[in-house]
Amino acid sequence: MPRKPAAAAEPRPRNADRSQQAILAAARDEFAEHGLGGARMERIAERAALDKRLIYYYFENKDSLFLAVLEDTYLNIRKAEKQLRLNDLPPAEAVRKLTEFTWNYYLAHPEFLTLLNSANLHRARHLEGSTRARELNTPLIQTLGAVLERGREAGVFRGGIDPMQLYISIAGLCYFYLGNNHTLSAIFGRNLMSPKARSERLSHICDVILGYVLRE
Amino acid sequence: MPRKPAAAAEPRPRNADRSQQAILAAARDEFAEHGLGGARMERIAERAALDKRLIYYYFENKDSLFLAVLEDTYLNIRKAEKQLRLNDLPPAEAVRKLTEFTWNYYLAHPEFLTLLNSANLHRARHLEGSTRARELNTPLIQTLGAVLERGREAGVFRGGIDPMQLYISIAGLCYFYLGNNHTLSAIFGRNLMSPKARSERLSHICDVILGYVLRE
DNA sequence: GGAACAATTCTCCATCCAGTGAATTAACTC
DNA sequence: GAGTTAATTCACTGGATGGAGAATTGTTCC
Repeated sequence: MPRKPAAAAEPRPRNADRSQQAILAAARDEFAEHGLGGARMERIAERAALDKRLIYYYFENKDSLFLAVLEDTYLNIRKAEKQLRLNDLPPAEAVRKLTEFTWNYYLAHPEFLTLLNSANLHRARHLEGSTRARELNTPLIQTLGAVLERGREAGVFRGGIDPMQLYISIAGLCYFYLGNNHTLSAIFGRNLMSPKARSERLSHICDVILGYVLRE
Repeated sequence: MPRKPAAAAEPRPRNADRSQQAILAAARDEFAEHGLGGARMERIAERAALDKRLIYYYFENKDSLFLAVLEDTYLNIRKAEKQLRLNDLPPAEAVRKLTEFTWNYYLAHPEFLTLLNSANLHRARHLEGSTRARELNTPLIQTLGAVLERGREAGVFRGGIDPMQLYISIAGLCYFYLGNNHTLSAIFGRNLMSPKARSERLSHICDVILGYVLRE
């Protein structure tokens, strides 16, 4: 005779934090897969294995939930970037490391790319009120700026490089290839995601970026 | 007394071609503005000033309509690219011209960027059946390949450059900045679309690309 | 001027979907 | 262990939304 009352639906213990995190993760996946317009609140509930009503209990509505997902997404990538400790590396190695990190991060987190797209489709209106997004991102540019300055002083980097421009270029070179790989593969009739193709692309990107920053 | 029978709703003459084009243009705008999931068939009809039923008459359903829009979009950009006549220019000028063209085209046709995003969100499934998309795009890579070859022979370009990689890099450097400008502006707290910012970006991109292809 | 066909409009629907009111139950407090 | 609060579930709705049947009207061809 089982001591547990009934074989049916053992209720999980209540846990607000756990539920909120589950919703956030489920929403991230759903938004990444279908975009803001194509995402369905009901599917998010299913993914989280929670009642739909809970989403509205913790997050006001679809838009607020989307903003929460965006902020969480930025938080994660910047947290990872911080661990690179670029300031402890020689300048050229720091730039290469940031480039490789960006590539690998996008590769491991394709949801980052589609979420960024969705946010921009809606003209980043979700981020307008969020000072948090800006605060999260300035440290990165400052760190990169310091790296460039060190490189210039050491005579290995050219001068006058805007760290923001450089970062946007690094991100763009990775992002376009990885984020549009389906279209590009179809258009050019090549599989761009094979291991060989990916490693060729990464080395091309490093050539372009380092070729630019290094003094000739 | 007006000779025209009634002041009300003078019906436009029937014209299948005109209607199809109107639908296509309206759909392009709607998809670009709201994505595939967020687009509304009724709004497309309104934009085209035609009855919604006509959309289903000429295009089977939402997905087919989206494919038609995509193909039309590629057709347009490749048509414009052809007019560059890159083969008639010295190699370095040709690369610069292609870069500037790409930048200006994205700037003038923001819908191109969001449509590309939408297509990729759906893993380019709309393009899978379309051999047309591939046919449209190979000539460009061939032309660029010829330019690179000419440059190498003349001793001004480095060797071993994959024209597809280069094209993806040119497009990526433009695309990321322009397509994500809302997010980037919010994140970095700068207006990236001011005339000054835009011209700085273009010249940065040209520096990066030409710095890469030119032999040192 | 009328048949035949193509283009257009009108009307409708079954389903989906974001969001809500209210009841219920677990956890915590004293 | 009663009472309070917070977490969860259930049942529901009003308005949209993709799509289609069938009628209507303009155009073309003889």
